[in-house]
Parts: sequence; C-alpha cells; structure tokens
Amino acid sequence: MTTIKTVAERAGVSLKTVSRVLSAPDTVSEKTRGKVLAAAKALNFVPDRRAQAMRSGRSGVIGLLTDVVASTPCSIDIVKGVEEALAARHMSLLIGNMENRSESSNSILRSFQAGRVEGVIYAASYHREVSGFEPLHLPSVMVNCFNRDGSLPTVLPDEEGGGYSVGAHLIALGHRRIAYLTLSPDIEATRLRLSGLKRALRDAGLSVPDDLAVPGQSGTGAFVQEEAFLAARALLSRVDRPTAIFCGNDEMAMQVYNAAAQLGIAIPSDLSVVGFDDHRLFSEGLRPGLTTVALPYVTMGRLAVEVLLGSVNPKLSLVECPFVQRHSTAAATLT
Amino acid sequence: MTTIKTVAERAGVSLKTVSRVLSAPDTVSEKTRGKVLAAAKALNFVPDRRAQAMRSGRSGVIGLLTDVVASTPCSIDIVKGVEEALAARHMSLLIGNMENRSESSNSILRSFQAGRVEGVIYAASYHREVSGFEPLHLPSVMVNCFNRDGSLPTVLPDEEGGGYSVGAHLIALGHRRIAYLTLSPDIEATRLRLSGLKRALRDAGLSVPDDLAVPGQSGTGAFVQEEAFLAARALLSRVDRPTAIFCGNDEMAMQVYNAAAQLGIAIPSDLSVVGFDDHRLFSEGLRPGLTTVALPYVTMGRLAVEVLLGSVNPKLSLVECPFVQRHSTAAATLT
DNA sequence: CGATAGCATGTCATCGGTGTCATAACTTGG
DNA sequence: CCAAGTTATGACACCGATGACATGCTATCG
Repeated sequence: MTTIKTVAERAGVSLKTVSRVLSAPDTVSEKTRGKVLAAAKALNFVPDRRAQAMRSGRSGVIGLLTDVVASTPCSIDIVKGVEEALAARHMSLLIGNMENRSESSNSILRSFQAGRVEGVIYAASYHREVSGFEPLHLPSVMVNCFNRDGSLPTVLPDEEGGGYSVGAHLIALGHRRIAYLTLSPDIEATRLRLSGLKRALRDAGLSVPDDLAVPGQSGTGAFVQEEAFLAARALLSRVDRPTAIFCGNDEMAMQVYNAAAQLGIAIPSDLSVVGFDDHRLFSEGLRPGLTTVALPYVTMGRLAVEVLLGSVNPKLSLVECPFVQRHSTAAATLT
Repeated sequence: MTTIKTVAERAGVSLKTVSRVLSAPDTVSEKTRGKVLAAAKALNFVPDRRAQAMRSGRSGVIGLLTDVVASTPCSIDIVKGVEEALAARHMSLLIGNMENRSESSNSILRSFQAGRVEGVIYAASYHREVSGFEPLHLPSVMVNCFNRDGSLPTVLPDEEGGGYSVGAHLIALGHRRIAYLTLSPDIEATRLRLSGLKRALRDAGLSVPDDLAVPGQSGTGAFVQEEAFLAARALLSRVDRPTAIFCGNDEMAMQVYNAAAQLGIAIPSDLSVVGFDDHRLFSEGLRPGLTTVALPYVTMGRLAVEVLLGSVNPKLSLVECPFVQRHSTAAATLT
C-alpha cells in the first residue's frame, strides 16, 4: 500500500509537504502541490485514515448500537439515514448489532471503545423505552427509543401527530364509528397514536367512545398475523361494526383486508382502512393501495447524526410522520 | 482515553509487558500478568484497534460495496450474514452504500482504501450480472451477482434448484396446467427458475408447454404492483386458466391473491400459488400462508466471508434455496 | 543595504500500539 | 558455586500520518 513516504520520494519533497498538500493545500506553493498531486495520482495514493485518526485524535467513526439489522419492520431505514449523513461528513459507521443477545451489549461497547468511536447512536427497531443503556462517556443519541430519565438527546417519530392526522382524515370523511385496532397495548406507539386520535375526535367536538381501541395483538413480542386476523374478523363481525379501522401498522391492515375479504366487506366503499408505517411492500401492494402514515426513519437517522455532531442539542426531537393518502379510505356510507 | 502507557505506569511495568499481556499472555509470568490485568480493569482499558492494525498491517476490516441497504427486497439479510461472520472473527465491516448513484463507486473504493480494508464483498440486491466492478487489488467476492468472465469467486442462490423444487411439488400434487408468472424476462432469476421448472416437468415425463412462462413484469426496474396484478388477472381470466401459478416473487404472489380474490377463485382449493423469496411479511401475512422458496441471504453473507477469508476458494458457490411449504398449494382439482 | 516580516519547506517528536533484539532474573547440572 | 540454558522483561525503532518548531528564501521598507 502506498504511503506518503513513497509519494514524497517520487515528488522529491519531504513527508511533511505531502501531508500539507493533503490537509492544508493552500500553504503549499502551486508548483510543489502540482508535483505532489501528480505523484499521488500516479501511485494511486490514498492516505491511511487510521494513521490520520490516531494522530489527530479524531477517529471519524460513530458507533451504532442497534437491533434493527434484519428485524421485521423497515426500521433499517434508520441505518440508511445515519449512513447518509455520516458519508456526507466523510465519517463512517461501526455497526454494533444487538440482535444476537448472547453477546451482550457489553462486548459491542468494548468494540466501540477499541474503535475509538466519537459518539454512539442507539437505535431501536420499534419505538420503546430502553433501560440499562449505559453508554461510554461519549456523546450519545437515542433514536426511536428513550430512557426513562430523558438524560440523553432523543429523536422520536411524532406518533401522536400521526394519530391525529388519521383521526382528522377519517372524521373529515364523515366516519363516526371508528375503531383503532392496536398493536400491543403496552408499547409507546399504541398509547401515543391513540392519544392523537382522541385529540382529533375532541377537536371535532365528538365524544370519545369507550371501545375506541381494540387490541389486535396481546404480547409485546413478534407480530402474530393469525392473532391480528382473528381480532380483525371479530371486530368486523360485530353488528355495529366500525366504518373505519385505524390499524397499528400496515401488517395489521393487511389482516384487516384479509378479514374483510372473507366477510365480503369491500374496501373502501364499505370500510375505510388506515395503516401505519408506510411499509411500501404492503401499502403499495395491497389492493386498494393503503392509506397510511409514514414513519420517517431516514429523516430520523439523519437527524440523529446532526444532533450527535451538531452544536445544538435539543433534548427531544419529534419528527413529523407524514400522512400518505392512497385508496383505502372513502367517505363514510350513511347508515 | 486510557492507553497502555497509563496501564504500564499503574502496574509498574514497561509498555511492552502490557502489550504482551494483550497479545501473548503466556509469555508473561502469572504474577506480572495479574498486576497488569488488574490495572487494565481498574482503568477500563481497551486497546486501540487502529494502532494495533497499523503496526500489524492488518486492519481487520472488510468493505461491503452494495446497494442492498434499504432496497425493497429483504436482501439486507446479506449484510446481516456478513456482519455475523465478521463479528465471530473479531473483524468489522465498512459499508459502502452504492444506492446513491451520484457518488460513484469510485468514491466508495477510495474510502475503502483509506480504511485499508483487507477484502471487498460486492453484494447486489437482486441476482444479476454486474459489470465495471473493478475492485482494488484485494481479495474480493461477489454475492448475489457475478461478472461476465467469472474471474472472481462468487456466491449465488441456487435458483435453478428452487425452480425445480416448485415444479416437483406442483407436479406431485397433480397439477398439469402450471403457469410461471415471471419477473422481468431479462433477469437471471427468471431464466434459471424457469430452467429448473422445465427440468422438473421433463423429469416427470411431462411435456413443456409453450406458454409456461407468462410475463408479469416487463421492465427491469422497480416491481410494479399494478402491472403484476393485471397480468395475474388476465392469466386467471383465461378459459383454460392454470390450476397452479408459480410466481416470480412473493410480491407477485400477493397480486395473484388479489386477482384471485377479485375473480372469486379460492386459494388453494381452486388455485395453487407458489412464491419465491420467502419474504416473511408476505409469506406469513397472506392468507392462506404462502408456499414459497426461501432465498438464503444470511447464509450467503456468511459464506461470502468464509470464501473471502478462507483458504479454500471455490470459484462459484451455489447456496440451496429451501422450499418452504405453507398452505397455498393443494392437490389439483380434477377437471 | 540590512533588518524584518512572510511564505515555503524541512526536521523531529508523537499518536498507541507491536516486532526485534538485548539484557536481567531464574533454573539447572556438573 | 559457577557456567549454560531458559524464561521474563525492557529499550528502541517503527507502522503512517500530523503538530510544533526551525530554517531557508524571497519580498518589503526604512
């Protein structure tokens, strides 16, 4: 591998001059710079980032401690956003995949230390509280998760706002019997979106029915399609079945489609359905196309980097969840 | 950040002795080692990988040049496999995300050089030929893609075998009017799976109908749901419609489900459907559960690392695509 | 014209570890 | 008890870059 030494010899200058051409080109005379650049090019020289990092004390590496790699939802987009933002700053990413529980996060943190990361981003595959995340004494940001005492800067999706958008949309279409088919009642998303939905109802001067939220999933574990399907079918079998269902996520919306198909209920004419996440494979693959709310994962990833490296340090950043209208919602049928 | 110097001082030994405790513990007396380890622990010392790497000439980093981050299919699992295999070897991964076309792969290769990667894995989001991948003069492996001259070790899914499994399965169930609703005719997967399907027919002593393959997608670009849906509906509207459809991927299978639902055709009693990819969100989310063929991405990723770092260097490794039976196939109805 | 400032370039130490070789400490046998 | 062999430890250079400082050279001005 070529080094500055080789380049220096070829250009007939000292090491330091080559170094200067790299880091402070305008302190070198045009003529010398030309010689050095020519030599560097001829030798296909690229400076060794490790050496630069060691000397300068800045590694240019951020550690991403996460469980999103290969987890079901498309939260992998967080990684994409982080990667993009870092690439723009000529920094790189050290991924610490937490999925494999056996090697505790401890071993990953050691690997981060060994890499002398300059900061740590903790990203969760779904919006939740995380405890026991005791980072190194380094700048840290939590994305799509938070710790109880809120001691770290945090980037979260505005779930409440998303719930509100859905509520407002359905109300505007004339729906009054709305059901919220939820993910596990324990998770943040469920609570916050419900809260937004209720706010929309109140803002419209409507009362909040007791049975607004219908559990579509009991456990906090992996999403169980069958359970969701059965819950959807039960809900749609009620005599006073809702005219609109807001689903905990797009997968659940798919089960509502399945149940509706089985019961001969047409979407959107007989039933409006709204999802959450805007998981394209579903939202675009379902027929009719699913109206849903996007989770702004890429943006969140980018923002996390900005918060981590930026001068400003808002404790909490809420990122808007854009409402995405497709064709699964329609005006309520008068009954 | 703690360094061996600090540890050495605290333990009352020389730098070199601390170094030895790290890299060759059995050359140090038990007593001294104890002192050093105690000091290291007390100071929470973790050796700087950059410094180790620089001196030893081995960076322990592999570059992954890819477009799979945040691409539609679940090819991200390749990254997972690679990451796992590297972690087991205490190596790490430098991700070069090619998705952003503007910064050509050139800039990524420079970043790999700067990181002094020891090898490069080129991974594509779908099985295809890749040209113009001129790696550095480093060990390289292609995963889920290949170059024309086959000059690099390559890891591919055994698509032909997958197609054969599907054919054998459907034939065993008594299906004779089988259609293969394809992705773009140009792509490798289409060609190879068709080839396997034909082989299964021939092995069963059946003739290969001319209209076996039905295009479900024309372009090579992004999968177009609408186009697939229309193709599926047209196919199922034929008077001599097939009793079984083998789909180019699970998304296409979903469109077949959609079309069948619209036409009142029941799966699997009236129509058997088989997908490809085993994209869990679809294959488990659809009702009935989709019989499909898994793309062994995680295994491929792991294998790529082994080929890259291992002593053995098979030019081409085909990884089996496991047949996954669920509930979308049934015995052919006699007509 | 000589002193001084300003620019271009070079020398040397250094970041945090490891390889090489020398040397100190400890065994062991005669 | 001493020579010889073995083991444990240390001194020093080095990986590839950069920072601090020094020096050489030219431009400027009194």
